[in-house]
Amino acid sequence: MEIKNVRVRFAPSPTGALHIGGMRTALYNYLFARKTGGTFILRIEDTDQLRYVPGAESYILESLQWAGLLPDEGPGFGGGAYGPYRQSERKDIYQRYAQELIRSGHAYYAFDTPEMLEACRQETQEKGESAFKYDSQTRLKMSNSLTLPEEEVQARIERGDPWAIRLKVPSGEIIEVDDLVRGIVHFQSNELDDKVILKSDGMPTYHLANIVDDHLMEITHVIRGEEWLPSTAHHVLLYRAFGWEMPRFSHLPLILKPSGQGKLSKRDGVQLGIPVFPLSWKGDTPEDSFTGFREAGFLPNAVINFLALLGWNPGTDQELFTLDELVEAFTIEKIGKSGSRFDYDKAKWFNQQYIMATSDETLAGLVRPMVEAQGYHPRESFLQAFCGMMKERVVVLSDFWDTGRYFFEDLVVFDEKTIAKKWDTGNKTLFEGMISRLEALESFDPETVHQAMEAYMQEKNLKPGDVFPILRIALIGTMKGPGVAEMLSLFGPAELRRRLERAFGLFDALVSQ
RNA sequence: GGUCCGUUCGUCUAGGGGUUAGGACGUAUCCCUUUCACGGAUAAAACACGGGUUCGAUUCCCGUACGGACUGCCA
Repeated sequence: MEIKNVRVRFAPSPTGALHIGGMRTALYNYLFARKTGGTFILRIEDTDQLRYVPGAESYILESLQWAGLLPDEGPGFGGGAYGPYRQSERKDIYQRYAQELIRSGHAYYAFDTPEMLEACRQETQEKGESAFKYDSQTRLKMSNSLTLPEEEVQARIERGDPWAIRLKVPSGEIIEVDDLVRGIVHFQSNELDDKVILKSDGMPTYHLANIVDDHLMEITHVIRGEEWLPSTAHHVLLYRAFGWEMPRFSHLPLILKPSGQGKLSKRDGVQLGIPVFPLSWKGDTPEDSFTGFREAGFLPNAVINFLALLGWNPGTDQELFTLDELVEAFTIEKIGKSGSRFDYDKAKWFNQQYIMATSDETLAGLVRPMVEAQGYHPRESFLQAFCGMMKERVVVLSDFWDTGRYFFEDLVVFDEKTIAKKWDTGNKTLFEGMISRLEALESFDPETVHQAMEAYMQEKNLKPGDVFPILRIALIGTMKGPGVAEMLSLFGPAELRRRLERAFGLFDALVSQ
C-alpha cells in the first residue's frame, strides 16, 4: 500500500462559540498530525447560511490560538493548493460533483418541499408507525426524477421550481465501516434514508461537502465526534459512488454532563456556573453568553492537559503532560470507547498544578492586569514576590486577586473572632517593640526577619501562638495565607509599620466594644 | 419506535482468562507546620445482570438491563 503523508482536518461549523468537546476534537487531530509528521488543517463548514453566526469563525481561530493548536493550512494559514477552506467559497465545486452523481445514477432530483416532508412525518407519527424515512421504500411515492417523466423534470427545473438532490441509497447491501476506535461497524443499506446532498439554495449538506472536501484536500484520517458515526454509512456510499479511496475513520466518545445524563451542553455551563467553552462568548442574549476557561482563570496548557485525558490516556500513570509530551505519547489506539463525564474538580486540579509550575515572573505578567483593573500599580518586584508566595494557594488566576487583594488595599474586614480571643491592648507595647526591632534590621529577607522575631519572642518570653495570629490578621485580615515572616519581608519596614499600627487601632476599638 | 455505539471505585481511567483489580481527582484521617495551602502517608470506594466457552472468567461469545448518539433541504 502506498504510504501517504497524514493529513487531518478540524472542521467546525461557525454557528456559535466552540464547545469544549470541539476543542478536544481539534486537539486529537492536532496531536495525531504532529505525532505522524502530518498536516493539521482547519476547514470552516459554513454551508448553512441560516445558522451562520458572525464572529464565530474568529472565535474558533482565537480559541485554537489560545490553546496553541495552530493549523498548518486553513483560512488565513496558507496551503493554497487545497483551498479555499471555507465551504461557502466552494459552492460550485459541490454542484459539479452532485451533477456527476446524477449522471452516474447515484443521485436524483427531488421536488418535495420541506413542508410536504413535514406532512409525511406528521402522518406516519399520527398513525403510530415508525418515523417517516425518504428511502428505497418510499421514494417511488414522492415527486422526484425517479418517478416523474424526464420532460416534466426538465420543465420543473427550467420553470425554476425548487429542487434538491438526494443520494440514491442502494437496497440490500451491507456497509462496513472500519473505525480505528471501535472496530468494524455494520449497517444495512435498507435502514438508510436518501439523504439530501445538495439543498435547494444550491449549498451542499454536510454529507456531500465533507466527502468532496476530504477527497480534494487529500485527508487521510477523519477524527470526529461519535455523533457522526450513524451517518458514516452514507459517507461510505458516497465514496463508493465517486470511486474514491476512503480515509480512515475514528469516532471519538462524547463528553457527558458533570451530573445527570446526556452530553455536555452550553446550558450545563451556565447552570453549574462552570466554563464549558475555551473563551468567553457574548451572544445576543444573556442565555447565549458564556464565561470561558480563559476568563475563568485557567491556563491554556492546563485545559489542554485536562482535555487530552478526557477519553484518552497513555496507559501509564503520568497525568501531567506538556503539549510536546502529549504529541509523543498520543496514539489513536489508546482512545477510549465510552463517554467521559466532564469533571470540573479535576480541571481545577490541573490548573493548580500548572500555576504552581509557572514562574513568578510569568505569573506577575498575568496577574498585573487584574490588579491594575482594581486601581493598584504595584512594583514588579513586589508583584512577583506576591505571586511566588500565593501560587500554591490559588486554583484559578482570579484567586490571586480574590484571596490576595489585601496585599494591595487596606483591610476593612478582619477575622474578629481570633482577635477577640488573642488581642490584649496591654500587649501593644510588646508588638511595638518588635516593630522597632525589625526596622533596625540591615537586611529584610524572610530568613533574617524570622530570626529577629524568634529572638525577640524568646527575650520577651512570648509564645508563637500569642504573636503570629495577631500579626497575620493585622497584615492581611485573615488566618489564611503565606508565612508571617515572608509577608513582613514583602511589605518592608515602612509599610509593615503602617499596616500594623492601623490594625492595632482597629483591634483596640473592637475589644473595647 | 427504528438504527448504531457503549458499560471497571462517586468521577477520569489502567489492566486483561489465574492480580491483594493499579493510578489520579474528590472525600476522610494522620504527619509536616505560626495559619492556609503545598508536600507526604493511610483509609473507605469498582469489574451492571444472566447464560454460555473454559480446569478457571472482570477479561472471550450471546442475551438482558441501563446509558448515550443518530433518526432535518443542521452540522
